[in-house]
Amino acid sequence: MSRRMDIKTFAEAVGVSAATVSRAFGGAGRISVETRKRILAAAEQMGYHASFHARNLGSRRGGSIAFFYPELYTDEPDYFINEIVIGINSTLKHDRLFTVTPFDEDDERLIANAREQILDGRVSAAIIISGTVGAASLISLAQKTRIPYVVIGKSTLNATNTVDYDNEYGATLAGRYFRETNRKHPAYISGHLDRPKKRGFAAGFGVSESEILEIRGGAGFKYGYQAAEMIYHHHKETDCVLCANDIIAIGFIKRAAELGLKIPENIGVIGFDDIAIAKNYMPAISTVSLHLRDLGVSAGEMLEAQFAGRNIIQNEVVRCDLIIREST
Amino acid sequence: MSRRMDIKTFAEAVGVSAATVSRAFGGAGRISVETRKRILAAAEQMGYHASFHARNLGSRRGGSIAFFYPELYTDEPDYFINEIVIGINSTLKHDRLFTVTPFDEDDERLIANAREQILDGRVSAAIIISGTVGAASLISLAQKTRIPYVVIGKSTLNATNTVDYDNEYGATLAGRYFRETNRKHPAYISGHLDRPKKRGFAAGFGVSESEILEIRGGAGFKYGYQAAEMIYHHHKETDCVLCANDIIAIGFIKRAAELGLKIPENIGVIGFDDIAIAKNYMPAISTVSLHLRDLGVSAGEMLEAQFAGRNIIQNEVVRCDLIIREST
DNA sequence: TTGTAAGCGTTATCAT
DNA sequence: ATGATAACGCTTACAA
Repeated sequence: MSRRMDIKTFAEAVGVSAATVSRAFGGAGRISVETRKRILAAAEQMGYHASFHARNLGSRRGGSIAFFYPELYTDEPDYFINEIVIGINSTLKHDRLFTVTPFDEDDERLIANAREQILDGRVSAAIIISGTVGAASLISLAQKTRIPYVVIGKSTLNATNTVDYDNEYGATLAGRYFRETNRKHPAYISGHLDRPKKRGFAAGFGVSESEILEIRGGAGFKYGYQAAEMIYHHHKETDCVLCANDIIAIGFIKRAAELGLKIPENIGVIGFDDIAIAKNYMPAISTVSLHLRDLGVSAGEMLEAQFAGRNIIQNEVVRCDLIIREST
Repeated sequence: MSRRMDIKTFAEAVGVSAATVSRAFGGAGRISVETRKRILAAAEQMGYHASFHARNLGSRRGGSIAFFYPELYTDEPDYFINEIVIGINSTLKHDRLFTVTPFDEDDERLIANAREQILDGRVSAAIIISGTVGAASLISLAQKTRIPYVVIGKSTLNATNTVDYDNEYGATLAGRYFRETNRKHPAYISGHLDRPKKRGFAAGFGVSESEILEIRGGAGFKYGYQAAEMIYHHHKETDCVLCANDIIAIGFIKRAAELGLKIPENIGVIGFDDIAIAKNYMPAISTVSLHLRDLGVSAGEMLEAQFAGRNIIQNEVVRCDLIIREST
């Protein structure tokens, strides 16, 4: 196998022209059922495979679908993203190549690389997680180059084709629940980019934002640990906590338990996202479900709709629910 | 932006030939520092980007690095794979496109799609998780097409460039530990493709394989649940369990606790893989660490070595350790 | 229905 | 160091 067989020599071997071979593969051009069958069989038998790059270059389209997401955790799996990917994957037609590319806010090269993928024609459609500067840059690039795209989350760039989730409302549910179950001293452990959660939490609890104890965290178990220690040592009165995501909640619960705090008796905790582990944790974690997979599914469908020409300019908001389990 | 600018019109605008422009980008050809700088600046300013497909076609190389893995969980994140991906990603040079593609053993189309990616030249190097028929097919394809590749796991195809992990030894450690801590009635909850684990477990415990109660499971929390119920109802004497992966262990512990079994007092449980959640679970899960990230790192390095021409034909075995935490 | 020939946008070869 | 020009392997009018 010194060199790949090209269409010409293959066509010759079969006894047809290159054009006919091309037609046999592309569903388009008119060709007799019989010749097509003959060519396909011969290709199978002789091991002919059209070159991906040549095919794309010749047809001046093609290219894969990319999922761009901000790399928040550099050193840990991103469970949030994973759930969304599952949803997207289950929707997209499997004959399309699907790539997932992180863009790091702090790494110029990564974001440049993501942009380049669109600019050089390798990516012909995109799903983009919004909320960062990098994302904004990619969205406006997608608009400029006129490729089909859908944004997950809010977009300031008056993007069409948006699948959004309502963090603030979800947090309101959490706040309300804590108030109704007679908790008195709320705390909020923040992650990245989620001011709306705090706002909703305060509203639901019926207080102003400034009355909520906020502990700044970030993505990762360890921030939950730190928050638990902070509360144990300096904010004993705290009796309920909303965590910006389930991973933080797990870290919090774990450390709190080690310190002798009882969950949910002493402190009720609610997480965010409802990743797979949440309901399998001990205690099972109460959480605001963003229905991440549905989010992925919607995004995928919205993209397919654009491919199909039905370029309906719509924005969708996936509902979110409070799921009460054992940690509250 | 009706159409992308091509190299010819760009070259004209800058006042050089297309060939010179090409040289300015490719690090190769000899070109004066000055012209290169001028061209690069102009490209930046005019927004010229070479077409990915044309570039690859012209240079008769290119293509991305693919990570092929068997899709075991169709409906859940695969934590095992995620950890490996993190390792690979941290190693690979970021200017190479890295795609991750599942091939499903039960879905002809998915595996055909994976093969096609290699055959049509889109993928020019691969990292393949071994252990399934699909994997074997991909490995032999990689060999036939002579692309650089590395296999993670054991390969029957006398593959070179293998990064292996020693499941059997890890399980031996687990068996031995249970014996030394005076457990008497071992059970093994299997996942996929891991007969060696059972063998090692029996050896470590000092009994024959047939003396180990085996409960057939699979990937996913629910198999852990089912196993716990099975043991609770039909195998009361069981006092220690090795689970084929951490997810199963979590499911097992969760359900066992619900049934009133105390972990580790009544039953000691050891998981496999040491995924991120293992040490953050309550109780923290004792597990056989496969050092998944190191595995990914090694695989990435081995591939880079092949690119660099140092095609050292070597096989590596990443050590594995038993990590004792709270579930034993 | 099939063949001929002109692109597609690069890189590589060979001059200069 | 730079410019012409021929590949690269396919698709797609345009003819037949």
